[in-house]
Amino acid sequence: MEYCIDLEALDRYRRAAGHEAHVADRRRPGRRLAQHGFECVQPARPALPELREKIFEAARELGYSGPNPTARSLRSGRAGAIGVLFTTALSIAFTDPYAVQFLRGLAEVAEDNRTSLLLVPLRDDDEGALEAVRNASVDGFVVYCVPGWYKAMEAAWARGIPVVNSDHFGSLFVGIDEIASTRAAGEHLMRLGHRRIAIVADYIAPDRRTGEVRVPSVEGLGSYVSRERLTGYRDAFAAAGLDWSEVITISAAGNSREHGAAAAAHALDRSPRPTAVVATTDLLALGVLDALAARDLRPGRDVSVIGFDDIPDAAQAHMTTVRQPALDRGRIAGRLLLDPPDDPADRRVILPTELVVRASTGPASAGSI
Amino acid sequence: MEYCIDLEALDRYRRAAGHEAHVADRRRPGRRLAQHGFECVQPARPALPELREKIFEAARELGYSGPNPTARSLRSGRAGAIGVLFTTALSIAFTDPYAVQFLRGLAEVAEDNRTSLLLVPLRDDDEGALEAVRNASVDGFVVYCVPGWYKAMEAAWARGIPVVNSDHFGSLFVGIDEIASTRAAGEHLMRLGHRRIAIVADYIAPDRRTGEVRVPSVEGLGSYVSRERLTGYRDAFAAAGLDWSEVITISAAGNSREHGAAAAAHALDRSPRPTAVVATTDLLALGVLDALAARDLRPGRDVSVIGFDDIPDAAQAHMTTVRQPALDRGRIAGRLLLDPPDDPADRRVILPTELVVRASTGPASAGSI
DNA sequence: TTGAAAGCGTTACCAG
DNA sequence: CTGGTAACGCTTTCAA
Repeated sequence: MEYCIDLEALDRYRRAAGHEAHVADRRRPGRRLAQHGFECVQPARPALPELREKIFEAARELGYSGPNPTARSLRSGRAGAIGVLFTTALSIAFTDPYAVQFLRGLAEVAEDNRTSLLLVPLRDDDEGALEAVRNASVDGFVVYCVPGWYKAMEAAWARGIPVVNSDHFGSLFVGIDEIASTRAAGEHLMRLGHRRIAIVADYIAPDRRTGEVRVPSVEGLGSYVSRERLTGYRDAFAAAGLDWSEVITISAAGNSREHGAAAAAHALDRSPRPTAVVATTDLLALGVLDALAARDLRPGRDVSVIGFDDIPDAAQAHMTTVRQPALDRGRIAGRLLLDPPDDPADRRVILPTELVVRASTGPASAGSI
Repeated sequence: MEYCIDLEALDRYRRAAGHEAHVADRRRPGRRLAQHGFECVQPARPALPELREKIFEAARELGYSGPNPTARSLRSGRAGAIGVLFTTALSIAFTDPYAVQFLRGLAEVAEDNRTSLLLVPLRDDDEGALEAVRNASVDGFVVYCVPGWYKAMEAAWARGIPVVNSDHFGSLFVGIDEIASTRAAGEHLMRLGHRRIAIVADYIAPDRRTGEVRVPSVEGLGSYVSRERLTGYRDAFAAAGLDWSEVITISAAGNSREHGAAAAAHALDRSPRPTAVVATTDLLALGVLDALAARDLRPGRDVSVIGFDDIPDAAQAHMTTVRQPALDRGRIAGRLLLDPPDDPADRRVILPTELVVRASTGPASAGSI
């Protein structure tokens, strides 16, 4: 069992204790002096191993447990933590491999900068969440998929500390060209001749229900991710002469495989059945594949499916999707937060994406009804 | 867009600003006074809506962004955060459904007590990790599967704040009777007539490698979980006359499905093949099932498999396992930490477990070589 | 090189 | 009931 002594901190303490011993007489006479009284300790400089041990022992016995992190933070103005804001329940947030990758990149950069991550779940956008945001001892926030209308976002801005977003709110931003990404996916569908198309997305119904929902104005959607990704598809379809009103939009109650499958049912059980069902995330799209399997429909032949993210399971399921660099997104979010660039142009980072075509998409004519 | 004003905080600020206006003359003449100067603000008590708005406006314009959480923490002695110590990389930690459930329970209790979670990953047990532990502004630590020999654990104890463990270090403890749990599983195997048995566990080889390893003294293992669970199996086997030296122990490089499969290979490719392969976690055991599938071996007929935890995938795989209440474990860890009981007896909570027998275990004679 | 003191921004306490 | 002051424990600066 090897003890590790922070001599520097002990030295600081020795000086502080000495100081207090001196000022104690006019503040709380005697108390501190009796409690600590570090005068007997030798200067730490010659640092023989036995002396280290001795100092360590003394410090422990006197009840000193190292420099107080809170006081250090207050004085130095550095909290040493990044707040991570997210809406979904913890169990769901960490079910999404994309989210985990993002967090991993963020944690990596945080660790390199001697910074921890403070989880701030915004289950409901209520007073408790606002309080959590206001009370978080952090140097900044990284916002992970929180719609801009949340009052908690307002509270985060009000803190006057850096906030890194993945949507267009705020001055620090790391993301991708969502519209161009899904436009490429939409063009892929158009080239394959699809015309009856359903889109599964979350946060497009105000009440988070599962089911078909009319989205007359894509621009009006409050969720940045759903809005942009639907816009890309809409533009690609429009360029090929397919009007948005002909596209079936289905709300998923949340970003999970199960919700994706439930939402897909509303598309697949229609007649005529859509020849393609696309989703705004891979997790939802994997649910669509589950729904296909439950109906003995073949992906890419009977129904084409496209996801978004390119999580490992997507490759395993031979699913066509848009690949985005999740790890890098997390890393860059961390760097932007810890060291915000002066040039406004550098404060918004757009990362490249790539359409990965696999077996889940095929010509519309193949197995359609 | 509705603003939410924390009148109480603003009132505190008004008083603080007023205070500073008074003391400014002897500290930094004029500066603070000019910067804030809150004298014009009416008392907040009559609180007409317009007045709220006015105060809010004034505060924003003066650059006041709400009470400083760090200062509040220093003064109140409450950090408002629980540190979560874990060894594995973030991506792996959140791959384990058991870990996620545990965290969810913890987060639930934390949220109810207006407390956040600070993630403190201990990737290596190096100086950086020690620094992270020492610098964490937290009211206590919850230790999630960190072996007791870690220097970071030493640093956590030295902090002098509550530390909740799932092993026997420390005064606050929430866990299960690990030995009795696996003893029940071992007795189940004995009843089924198994005699050639392999055990897959992590943290049983000092170098974290995958492969067979001799464990002459189970008591000497540093990892609490592996030590206890192996002890339970050993005792059950011994009671049935099966000596520990005849049992094959295989080290897995980490707690993941892939590592479990890799470790299982070292058991399944032996001749004679073991009739049962048990693992210390469900994740490892699922890997064992993967390894069986890769060799066209039938679980419960050719080879019996037992896991531990009873995560959802275990039920789906019809796997025999020991069920433990992950969510409750997290909840109780949170409660113990935030409100440590005075009675030492109440500071150690043992939760019940249950052997869940499914199709992955069967008589040894059935399909053995 | 060593030591004293100011102040970070809050809350709690104690006079008036 | 209001308002002024001390103190939380550290770091930094300034003086000896």
